[in-house]
Amino acid sequence: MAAKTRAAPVDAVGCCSPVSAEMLGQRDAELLAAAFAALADPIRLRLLSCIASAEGDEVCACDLLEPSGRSQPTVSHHMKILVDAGLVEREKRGLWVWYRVAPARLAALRAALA
Amino acid sequence: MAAKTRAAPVDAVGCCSPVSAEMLGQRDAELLAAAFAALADPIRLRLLSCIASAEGDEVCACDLLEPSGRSQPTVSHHMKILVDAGLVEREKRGLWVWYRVAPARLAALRAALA
DNA sequence: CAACTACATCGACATTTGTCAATCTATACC
DNA sequence: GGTATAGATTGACAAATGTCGATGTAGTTG
Repeated sequence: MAAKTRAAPVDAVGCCSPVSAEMLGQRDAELLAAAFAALADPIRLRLLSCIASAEGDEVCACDLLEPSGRSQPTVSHHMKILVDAGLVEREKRGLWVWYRVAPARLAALRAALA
Repeated sequence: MAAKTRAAPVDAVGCCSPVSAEMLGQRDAELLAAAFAALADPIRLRLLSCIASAEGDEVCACDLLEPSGRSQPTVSHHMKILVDAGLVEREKRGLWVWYRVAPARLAALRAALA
């Protein structure tokens, strides 16, 4: 700690108040960052909003293609990212795949922004 | 809208319930995504947490170097991203730069996750 | 079993991102 | 003015990301 250079000759207002010991841990920061990264894409946000506002609280994957304006592989890729981030739940029923938002995960992210 | 293929011959459970008309707009999605992208990096999250937990609610840039473990240009780069995203406010006082979190912006992001 | 359908995975590519060394700019001290 | 310091900007580069066409896989229908 004391290794701080502090060579500044300026006595104006003074800098470098002791930095708080409370900082997000490395591991926690990585987990949080991964979650926010999943939200850091306009397409994924629109997909998420599409699911969140669906009646019955779930949406079939096929219904996500047209509104997103992206190819099927691209949408599948984005959905995988959302699912891996824990923001969306995936359930295969017969030939189709249905998605639901995971409210607990969203709440956790909200809490992290407090 | 009616252009939906709907060629599925399967009568099982039926897919493709009408997708809700309420979806995040393109422009809004881009703005939100940009904000989340600013949070999608462990270093930036730690910098933010460092500032948020500082006594006096502000931190000098020089105090962010050591805890972040990154070079001065890199920290400057990350802080610019946080400032541009509106998450942090920047104020130059004399030779130093002080940062404060912008609570309103954080609250707006929290609201977007509701 | 054969044909079909919904979705996932792969391969390739252009774009974006995080990083640092070197340099520049602005402010403060003498 | 000359020198020193805090922070920003530039240039370069490796790594990660978004995208699509082609192909693979699991389930359904006949």
